Amino acid sequence: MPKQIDKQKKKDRILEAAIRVFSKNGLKSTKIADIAAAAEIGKGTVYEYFNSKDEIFNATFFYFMEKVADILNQRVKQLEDPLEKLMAFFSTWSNIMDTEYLHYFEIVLEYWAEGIRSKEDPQSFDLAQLFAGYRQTIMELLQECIDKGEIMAYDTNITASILLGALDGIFLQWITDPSAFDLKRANELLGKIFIGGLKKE
Amino acid sequence: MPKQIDKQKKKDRILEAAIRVFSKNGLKSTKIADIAAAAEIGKGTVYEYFNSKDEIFNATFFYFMEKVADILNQRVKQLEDPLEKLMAFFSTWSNIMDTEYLHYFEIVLEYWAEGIRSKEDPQSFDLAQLFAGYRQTIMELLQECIDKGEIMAYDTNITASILLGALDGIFLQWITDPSAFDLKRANELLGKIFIGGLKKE
Amino acid sequence: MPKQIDKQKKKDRILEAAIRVFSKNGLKSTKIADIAAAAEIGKGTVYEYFNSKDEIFNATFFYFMEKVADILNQRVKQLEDPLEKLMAFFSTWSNIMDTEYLHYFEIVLEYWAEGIRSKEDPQSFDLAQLFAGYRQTIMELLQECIDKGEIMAYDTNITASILLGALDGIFLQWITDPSAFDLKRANELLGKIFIGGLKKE
Amino acid sequence: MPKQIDKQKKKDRILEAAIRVFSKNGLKSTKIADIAAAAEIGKGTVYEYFNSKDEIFNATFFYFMEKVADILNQRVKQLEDPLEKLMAFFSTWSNIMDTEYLHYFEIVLEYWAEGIRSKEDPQSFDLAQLFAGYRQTIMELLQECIDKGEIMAYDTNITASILLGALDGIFLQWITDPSAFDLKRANELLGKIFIGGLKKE
DNA sequence: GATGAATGAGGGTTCATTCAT
DNA sequence: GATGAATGAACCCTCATTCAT
Repeated sequence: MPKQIDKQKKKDRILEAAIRVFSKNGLKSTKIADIAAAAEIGKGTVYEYFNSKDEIFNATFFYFMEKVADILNQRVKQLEDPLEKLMAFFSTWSNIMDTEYLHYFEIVLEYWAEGIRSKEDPQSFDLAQLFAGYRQTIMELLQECIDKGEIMAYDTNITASILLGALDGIFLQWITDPSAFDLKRANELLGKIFIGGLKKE
Repeated sequence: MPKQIDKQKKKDRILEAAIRVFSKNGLKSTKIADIAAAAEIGKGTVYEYFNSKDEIFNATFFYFMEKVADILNQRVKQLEDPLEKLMAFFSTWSNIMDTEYLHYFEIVLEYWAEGIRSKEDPQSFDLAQLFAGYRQTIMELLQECIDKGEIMAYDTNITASILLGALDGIFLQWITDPSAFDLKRANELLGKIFIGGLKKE
Repeated sequence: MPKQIDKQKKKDRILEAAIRVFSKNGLKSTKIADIAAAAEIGKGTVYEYFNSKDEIFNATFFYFMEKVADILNQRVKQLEDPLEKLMAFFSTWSNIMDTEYLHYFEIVLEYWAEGIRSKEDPQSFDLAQLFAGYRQTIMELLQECIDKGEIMAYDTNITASILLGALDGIFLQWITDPSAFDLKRANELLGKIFIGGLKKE
Repeated sequence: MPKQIDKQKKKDRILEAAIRVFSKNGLKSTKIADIAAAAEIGKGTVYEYFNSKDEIFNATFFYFMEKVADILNQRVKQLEDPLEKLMAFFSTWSNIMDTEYLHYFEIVLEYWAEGIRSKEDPQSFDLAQLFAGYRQTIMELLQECIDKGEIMAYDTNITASILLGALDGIFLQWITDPSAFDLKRANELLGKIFIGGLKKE
């Protein structure tokens, strides 16, 4: 009777340790030994659960994005009105920042940079598809609003791109210097101005 | 001082080569040998002009940003009306994409990622300050518009953050998949909706 | 002592699995995990029966050589005439190739190489002694033939060395490319030419 | 003006060091650091001349075989009579053993073992082709002897295989225990018996 | 006894940096 | 000043071996 281990749980534990270390030191400077130490396991054990450093890096991305998607879905599903949903999408974004995950976001740029470089690599996460998914969600909400006659009928794909881009861009800017402006207020104002600009007069 | 000028020229040549190689392969995968080869000089010669790989990376950032700032200033200075200037700021951004520098932008994220990580490192470029500079420019334009009574008097710092963030975010999103949407149209619509939302009714 | 017998059976099972895997992948590339998998037991169980990978490798050698010796002895013992015995020694060698053991022979070189390197290591198999044994057997047969006046009285040690060497060498050459020549015919012709050369005119 | 280096000479120097170390410790136990130390250069320098440990191992094989072929050709070319050439082929083999290269032969088995395993690997040396070349040379000599009516017209391919196999096999046997028999005398007797067996009565 | 999860020493390889020419 | 050969620190990954269950 060998030791019984919840492989998935341990994998997640390693991933959480990896996210922590990647956030702090970046992809390049992070050593497998660091991740192992953070997960309080031996260096070799990491390789029982992952095949390479790159695989770990990619896995942290998915692990992290899933957490974010869960939070977003949970909030948005509770609402009925598409415009409210849209607004919730904005506000939840900044709410996530208040959680324990805040400092994990410091690796997002690294994902992004890596993702752009390895567009063709099927092994790596597909940033294009990730954005496309978010755009799709936003587009559908926009279309509902348009159908209800609540906002102007601009090209929903472009409009969604702008909204998503703004959310990301503001956040990234804020991360470089959290004291520069208040993120929550920025996102609220973004909603106000943007929805204001979209609304029919 | 002709020697001095020659030195600077060669330094720039190395930087341009470095930007090219960094854009293509990323910071981690770029070897000093690659930069030397791209600059058509010997590997050792690189070290006559720079002290380390990191120093080169930082230098490319400043070199690149200066080019961008030059183009932006040139366009904006030609205009008088603050609202027009604001719009020009938007459109020029996408115009830069049409230049030869387009594919250089693929390292911007690498700068960003590196910059976030090394906030305290005085050696590296100060992203926070860079954004602060842009925000300042935009804030001043916004204030002028407000003073003229053309737009609503929202907090100019927050508003500038949103504008700058949107520009960056839309661009970064577009870079992951240029076929997803038309960047120029997105920036134009951003201006339309945003300025529309800012304008007094 | 039924336990004892079971232990031996399991040990043999591991050895047969090990021979199979060593033959296929070589000493270096063979992992303990591979042997365990081939023997359909757990990795740790291997260590219940052997102390180290090297011990397994050495044991396979003896296990294998015993099988070969059994076959050789069985054949040779049935005959009376020393010259016939000598010929049988030749032909049996190639007959073994027709058995299931054929592809196991691909590790013989590995044994050989390892054996040469670890001449002094008392732990490892003693190739010198193995050859000496075979030489002794052949020498005795040769001496009988000489005594009977059937062949010339050359130095029996040297002659035995030549015969044994020829058998091995032809086989090894054949193993590198079984399509190069017919092993059975080569061994038959070896007997014909060699015995022909030994016979008194 | 950079350092001027005879790359080929240095490559050969590394190869000679590698042969020395491989001979002593075998493929597996030899560390790149050992080769570097034996060549009196830094570990990294080895990689300026070779891409991997395997490449070095393969290269030593070719380097070594070329040396052997040179010596063989030199001797055989001086003679006219095919039967004498054949005999020279035998004796030269053992003469090579008297040279400084003797102990290098201890890796030959390793080559052999590796070569059998990697039959399909186009990167590695083709043992089958090596043997085929030697067989071809011997076959031609045999055919000349047959044409001259000096020996019996046995299948020359098989006969050549036997001769080559015998040479190799005797040598390998001897290497495991040089005190077991006198290699030179064995080879001479091989010639005597074998040619005796081939000769027409 | 059987197992396989955990381990860490060990070694191949990379590449920024140095320095003799 | 320019060069590129030389270097070795650093790090990823492998896998024989251990040991708790």
